[in-house]
Amino acid sequence: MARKTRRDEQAQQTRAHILDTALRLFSERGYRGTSTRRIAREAGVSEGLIFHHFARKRDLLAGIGEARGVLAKQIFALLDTAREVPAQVVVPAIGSRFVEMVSADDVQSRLFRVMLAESHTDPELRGLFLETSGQVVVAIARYLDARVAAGELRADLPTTAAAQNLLGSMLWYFLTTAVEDPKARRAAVTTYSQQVVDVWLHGALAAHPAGGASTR
Amino acid sequence: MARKTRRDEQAQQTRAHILDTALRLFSERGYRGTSTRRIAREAGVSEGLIFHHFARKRDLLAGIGEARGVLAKQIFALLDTAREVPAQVVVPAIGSRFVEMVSADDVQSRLFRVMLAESHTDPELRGLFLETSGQVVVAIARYLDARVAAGELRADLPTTAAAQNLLGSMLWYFLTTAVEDPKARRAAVTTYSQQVVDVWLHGALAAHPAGGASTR
DNA sequence: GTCTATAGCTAGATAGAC
DNA sequence: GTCTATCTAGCTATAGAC
Repeated sequence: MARKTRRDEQAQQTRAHILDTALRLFSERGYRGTSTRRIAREAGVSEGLIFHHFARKRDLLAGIGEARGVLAKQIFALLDTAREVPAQVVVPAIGSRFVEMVSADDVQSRLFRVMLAESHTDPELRGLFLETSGQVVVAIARYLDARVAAGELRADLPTTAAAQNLLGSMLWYFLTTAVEDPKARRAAVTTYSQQVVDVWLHGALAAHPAGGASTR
Repeated sequence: MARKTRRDEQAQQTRAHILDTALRLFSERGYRGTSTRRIAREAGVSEGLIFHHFARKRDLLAGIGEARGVLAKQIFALLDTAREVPAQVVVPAIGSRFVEMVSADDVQSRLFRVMLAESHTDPELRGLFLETSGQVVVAIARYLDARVAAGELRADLPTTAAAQNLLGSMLWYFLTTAVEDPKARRAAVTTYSQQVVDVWLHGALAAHPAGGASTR
């Protein structure tokens, strides 16, 4: 087994390279719109090699599934270390973290794109998508619960809906913003994120004649 | 020309029926995942007839695009007649209207699904999607401006971001909720919509020691 | 582990009879 | 206007040499 190491390493690299290429093409042209022929050409390998590593085209998607949850894990990490930090600080951070990740030209953002696009027609991917997004919602809601308990957020805040509201806003931005140069994007993202969080934190109503905006 | 009428009518019906079938299949299996062969079979016509009415498969998408904007128009209508009505009434109505439309098993919801799924890989559809959603955002933001002027909403509300926040929340619900029986859905939709709007209107913060939640 | 060659099939699209 | 029959190209997947 010791003697196989070098060749195995090379093979592993090739396998990963095929997977990267496939993910990139899937995110650009969709799963069905990407032929194994094209993946082979752009990865610089033969088509036969792809089917050596992945018995069926579908397995290229499964390889993608393995990498999922990285997005979710980053948010989990952010929230776990921040349970004592005010929402006024953490919530904007979630916003920028999400948009950064999702607007970058990297594996995570491509993964997210593919899952969003293909989960409409692929039950398995849809399951992964729902599971992951559900976990993120729960994680954020639990953090909000902690901030309610700490007295920062109002006691009758519907925390799950509040979390969904935040994520939906970020999703909207992701879907309706073109992928342009990262520098110009950063400014726009920051403004948007701040404004959304502003609405989220303070609400839209003018000061009530009787009672604060937080009492219904 | 008078004598052709009956035959033309029939042809027009057939054409529409093909288009309906195509839209349904596209929404279920995606554009690339739907063969013209299958459309023909499910529509009960021959494949040749499809290509008689639509020279290329792509034209089926174009025909679908003609029907777009119905969703947007409903929101426009709702907003135009409601400029004097408080946001506390109109905003929940937008929410339920949107989710109703989008969760129904009809042309509009299927159209929305297809545009959402295919706009990732189809530049033309993406253009239509961005244009329509942009118009909806503007319409809502203009309504919010009117409510700010009326003194109901706070003067420093970032109205565009506030509109995007609302739509994003609805989109999130649409994406992460399965298409089940309409009756059970109605209750869930109502709750969700109310809670999201509650956060949107009143914000998340507890009452400030100094000043209401609406003054920053 | 990687390539070349190719099988077997299904896709979108066309031709011509009725 | 509609159908049947068919073309050609492209797809996924396999076989066998190296």
